[in-house]
Amino acid sequence: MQPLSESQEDYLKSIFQLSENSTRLVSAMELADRMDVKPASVTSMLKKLAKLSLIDYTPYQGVALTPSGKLVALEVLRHHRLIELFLTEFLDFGWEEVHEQAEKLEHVISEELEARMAEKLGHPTHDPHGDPIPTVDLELPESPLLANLLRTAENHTGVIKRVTSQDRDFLNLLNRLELNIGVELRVISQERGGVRIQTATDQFLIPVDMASKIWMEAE
Amino acid sequence: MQPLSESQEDYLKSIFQLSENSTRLVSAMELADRMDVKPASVTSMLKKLAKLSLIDYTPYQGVALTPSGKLVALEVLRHHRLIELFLTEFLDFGWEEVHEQAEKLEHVISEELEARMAEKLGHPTHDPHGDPIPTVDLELPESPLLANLLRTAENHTGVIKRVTSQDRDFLNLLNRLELNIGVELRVISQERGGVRIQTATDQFLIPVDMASKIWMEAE
DNA sequence: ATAAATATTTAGACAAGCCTAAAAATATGC
DNA sequence: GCATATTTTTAGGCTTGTCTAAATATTTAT
Ligand SMILES: [Mn+2]
Ligand SMILES: [Mn+2]
Ligand SMILES: [Mn+2]
Ligand SMILES: [Mn+2]
Repeated sequence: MQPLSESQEDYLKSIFQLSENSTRLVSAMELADRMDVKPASVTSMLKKLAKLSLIDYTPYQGVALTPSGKLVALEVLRHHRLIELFLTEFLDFGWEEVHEQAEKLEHVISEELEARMAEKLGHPTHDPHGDPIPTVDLELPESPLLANLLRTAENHTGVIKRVTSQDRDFLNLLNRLELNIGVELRVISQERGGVRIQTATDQFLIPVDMASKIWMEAE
Repeated sequence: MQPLSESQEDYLKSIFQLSENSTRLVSAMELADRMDVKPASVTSMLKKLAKLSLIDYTPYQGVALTPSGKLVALEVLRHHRLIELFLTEFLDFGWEEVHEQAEKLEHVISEELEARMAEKLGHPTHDPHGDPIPTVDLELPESPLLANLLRTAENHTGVIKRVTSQDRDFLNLLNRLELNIGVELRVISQERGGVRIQTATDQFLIPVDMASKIWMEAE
């Protein structure tokens, strides 16, 4: 199997992530949005990836990864998340800074460098955002079931386990609020405007669209 | 100034390195050889770089970097050498392994990552091969004058300061002979076939083409 | 069920960076 | 100094990944 281009790797990764929590096909529009290209460009790339047997592509219907396409996606994702964690652990970057850098590095690190980073990090299972890091055999590690902050019961106390956003501004905002992975909080009330929480030091009303990105260990 | 492509950066770096120890122009053939492309491809890239004022290009004569072209070359070289050193110092790679990886990483690290690596490494001046690392202001650091092993006087004792080759097999051979940067040796005799040397544990005759890559502090 | 809106594909174009083959310029050897 | 060899450039082509505009398919709403 010949090496794939960075662009091809990114398409496969996006397809994986867009279909990760469902069985449905991924549409051309979704991909165009996520990859920031025009739909016509998506169509032409999908044809190429289908010819390489990396995706199953039904025109006008959508696309799904084949097993080998999924392996490529998981490999890139492993690179991405190991790099993010390495940058935070060993080079003092914040979780809000690492995504962009990892987006480029993920395509150019050797398997040997991947292995050395994994080793130095102690073969970690989750990245700085709580995203699971695929294992060396390209399986997603078991993660405890998580519940969205929006669906966390009133009066329940729990710990932030994952934040599903790479937006710098949003993550920076969480930094200022001291709402990071591992932080304990109690849900005071679920309200129409969001979730009112109690942290060690403060009370906030987290707006719905912010809360929807925050995940707690399920009760 | 728009961002340059990886290929453009590599051309500028090669031009810099081919003219580093002389004032002469760099020829298209030299570049084609070093970049592993055909001469026709070089010509077309030289036209582009000239239009960007990164090189002075005289058709049929050769090429030289402009001041801004030189800055780009030094920036890439700084990335390359910091990465090589980082990989050896923090990820246990050997000096024979790092060039290839750095060749790709040099184009995708951010200025922030460059700065963090430099800091963790203590703002180093030389890479694992003894090559000088351009400073953050893109000047080559002062290096003590070096003398090639072929021109080191008989009976002189000195320390290996630089090895000007990135060839894996050659560097591996030096590993086995325990001829690394910092190793002390004494020149027993300069012979037609090479240089006979005495290390802490052994005597060797280093063949001419090997010796020509090894540099000692000048007497 | 049909019209309108939306999504997708096709067609044709373009920039980058490479190639081969041929033409032109330069360098070398006698 | 001239013929030959070498180097360099030009001309034309190819692939990758993108774009716009137009055609077509699908979905949605009445
Ligand atoms: Mn990427
Ligand atoms: Mn992440
Ligand atoms: Mn390079
Ligand atoms: Mn080096």
